[in-house]
Amino acid sequence: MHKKFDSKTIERKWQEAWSASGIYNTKERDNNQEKEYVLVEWPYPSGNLHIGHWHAFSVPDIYVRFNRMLGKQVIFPMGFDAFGLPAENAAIKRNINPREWTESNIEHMKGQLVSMGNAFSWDLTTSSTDPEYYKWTQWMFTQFFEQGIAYRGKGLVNWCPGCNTVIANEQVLSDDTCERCGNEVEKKEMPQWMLRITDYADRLIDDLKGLDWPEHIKEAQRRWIGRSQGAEIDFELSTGDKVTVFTTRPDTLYGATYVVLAPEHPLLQTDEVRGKTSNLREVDEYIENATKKTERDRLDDTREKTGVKLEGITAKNPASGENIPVYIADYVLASYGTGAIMAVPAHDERDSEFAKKFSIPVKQVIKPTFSSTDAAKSLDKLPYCGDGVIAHSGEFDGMDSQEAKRKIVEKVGGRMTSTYRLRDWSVGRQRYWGVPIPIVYDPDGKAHPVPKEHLPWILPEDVDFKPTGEAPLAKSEELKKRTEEIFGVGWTPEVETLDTFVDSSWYFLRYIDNKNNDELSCKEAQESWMPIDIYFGGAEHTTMHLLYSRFWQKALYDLGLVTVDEPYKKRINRGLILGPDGNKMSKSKGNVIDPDEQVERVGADTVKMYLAFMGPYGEMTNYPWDMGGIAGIRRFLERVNGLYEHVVESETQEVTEELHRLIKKIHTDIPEYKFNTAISSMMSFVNIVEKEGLSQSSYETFLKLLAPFAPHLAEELWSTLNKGDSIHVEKFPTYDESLVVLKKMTIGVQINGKHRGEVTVTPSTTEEEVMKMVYSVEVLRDKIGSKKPKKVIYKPGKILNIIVD
RNA sequence: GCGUGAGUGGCGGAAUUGGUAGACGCGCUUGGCUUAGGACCAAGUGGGGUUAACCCGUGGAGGUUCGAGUCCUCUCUCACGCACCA
Repeated sequence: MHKKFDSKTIERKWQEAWSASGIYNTKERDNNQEKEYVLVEWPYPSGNLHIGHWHAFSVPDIYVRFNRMLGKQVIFPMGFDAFGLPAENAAIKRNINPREWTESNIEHMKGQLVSMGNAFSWDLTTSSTDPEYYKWTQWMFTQFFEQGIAYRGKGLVNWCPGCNTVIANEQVLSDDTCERCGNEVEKKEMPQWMLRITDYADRLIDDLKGLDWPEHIKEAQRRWIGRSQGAEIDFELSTGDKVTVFTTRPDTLYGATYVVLAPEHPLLQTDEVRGKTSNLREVDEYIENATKKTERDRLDDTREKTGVKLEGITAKNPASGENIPVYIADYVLASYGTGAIMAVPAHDERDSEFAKKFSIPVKQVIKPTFSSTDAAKSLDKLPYCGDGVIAHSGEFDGMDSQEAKRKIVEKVGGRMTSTYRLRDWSVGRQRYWGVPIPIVYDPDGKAHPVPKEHLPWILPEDVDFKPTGEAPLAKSEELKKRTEEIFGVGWTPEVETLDTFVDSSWYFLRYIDNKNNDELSCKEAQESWMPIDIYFGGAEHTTMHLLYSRFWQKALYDLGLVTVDEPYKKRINRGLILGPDGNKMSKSKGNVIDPDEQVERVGADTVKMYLAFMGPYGEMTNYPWDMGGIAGIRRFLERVNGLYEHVVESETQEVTEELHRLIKKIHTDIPEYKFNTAISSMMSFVNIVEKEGLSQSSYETFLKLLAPFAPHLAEELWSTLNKGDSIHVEKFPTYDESLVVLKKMTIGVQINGKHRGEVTVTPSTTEEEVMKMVYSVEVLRDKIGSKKPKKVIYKPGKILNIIVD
């Protein structure tokens, strides 16, 4: 009977040893070695690690350890995204300071992270709440302010009544609820600190091309940014005013039979327009109703189109010269394009629907070009929204619609332009536990950045941070006093804090130079480590963190502060771990798996390998936790623990070859994040050698293969061999291709494409020899019959297919 | 509606990229064993079938091919993202 696999004892023992020797700390960058920057999303210190953190951190650790053993310099930093609402809410509940709550959580979670046994680069850690960290968050904000990238904007903002703060567009879900708390978001008119992410819209789309990201993430970002290429065209109103519309189809301009303004359009508030409008009351009523409606109601697509005509006012179609009616309707959005459209009912679904309801003339100006097959049946079916040939459009008749776009815009003096769905990023928060916006106002109310020598602009402590809707920092006497002392009497501080997505937009730059007092991250460090080679994370960040941080990096790049303009070369999104019942884990469902309990029961190596074994990492599938499944992994490790009992004097050639095939398999699987198949190959190998026996050197090789997957057990077994150093600084085994190639294989024999038997061959067996073997098998011979086969297909090592009549 | 991805045993998933479908693990069945455990060992486990032959089988229907889970066409279902964006 072999030694017991006491995971608890050996895991604690080796975690202490690794920490004491600092083997995972970062070495000076050596340019002779390939570098690899592996990033996982830094956790929010909520108090306890959950199983999702294990999935997020311990599975990538396999990748990290493997690449280190290959001889690459790999950094794998970990830190804390520690500002944010939960701390504030917890602190309110317990009547303590969010700082205390956060710090004690970090302390506890660091311990839990150590219990994973991951090869984290702990010397590169940081936390967003560390003043030495947020000093730089603030400094960058002041730089952006001076460049006009950060600005004080006005307008409609998303107000979350649950969080008592403004939130950004990206943080509002498609059902109009808050990403954080689920409350329905309201629209509010309020001045807001904004970041000009829209200036980067084109680059954020175009640079996706060069990124090795899953297509669905890139596509989601493209659609979120929502670039439409088209033109702005001016329409003159009978009042003499000018309305600029945006259209992607200027080729249909001759078919524009009316103009629509959004209810919020500023022209509707001008004296000229109001004076000439004969049904002003009706119009005002409509505007009032529309602005009262929630966004959700307005966008409900089952709703019928509504609108009202501006009686007494017409617009002149700049192409045809016709006078056409002007409507206001809420199917036109004030926030998109110019807030006004030219309506072409013949070639647009929505305009068609509206025109039908209000009996507006429809004028077809595009004739579809048909292939012979789909015939004339839909020739006159309108609206037709595709491209085609221009008609009823004066000199443009007969022209292809693509060509006509440019020409028509030119004729009417319009401008080719793009418009975007993306809005500027609203970053001011009326909450306490965040980075104070480093802005002060002079007695005239003008904003000034806090100069570098006063950074970090410390978050005051004398604050009652219970949410009232007013920014808590407004209540800080200390902050007021500080501002007046430094800047003069009458100066006042900004009292909002920054969105925590700002903190996480640059943490990867700080990791690599986390002790620098003079710069956010020096160029040498960046040249050594950036860009991030692989970023593992969750699906929820696609149009938030992943978009914001790309923007932030580009803005820094333009200021000459960073060396690359895209932070993440490759991105892998993992799936979700569900409860044993197949539902999302939640306290109310009582299906939460506590990782600490699992580690206590079966050990960290087992939990890690189980998570890696569930399926390919990077498929966004959700996996239910399976108690039996994790027991299977534990069983496997028990057998590995006793594997030395199967060491024999000399192993068979087959075992040697199997080992080399296993080595090759792991070399190909890990770089593709297919940890599941790498593990199953190790299991198959153990199944074989438990029967056949393996040599001492193969045993040692196997332990090295195991090391990235089960670091504690591998280290423990290695230590019994008295080799001196840690197994984790060993070189990863390499394979001999000549041993990998199968010397003998069983191939299928098909007759007329149907499987009829097998023969065992070598790669060099000739067709003649194979046929001889087939004929020597009675059943096969009978099946083929006496006639000569019509045709024989033989792919050496793969298949034999005999075609007979 | 638009976009992206995916459909393989009771379950998680494999499949040398066009060549014996179901590796590995879970679960289950039978037998053994006893440190009675979320244990271990052995054999079996896609469905049908007279248990032999054979037939059927990768959401469905066609097609290409000596050969299709894999390629093509149509179609259905599910997940995620966007959604009156002009």
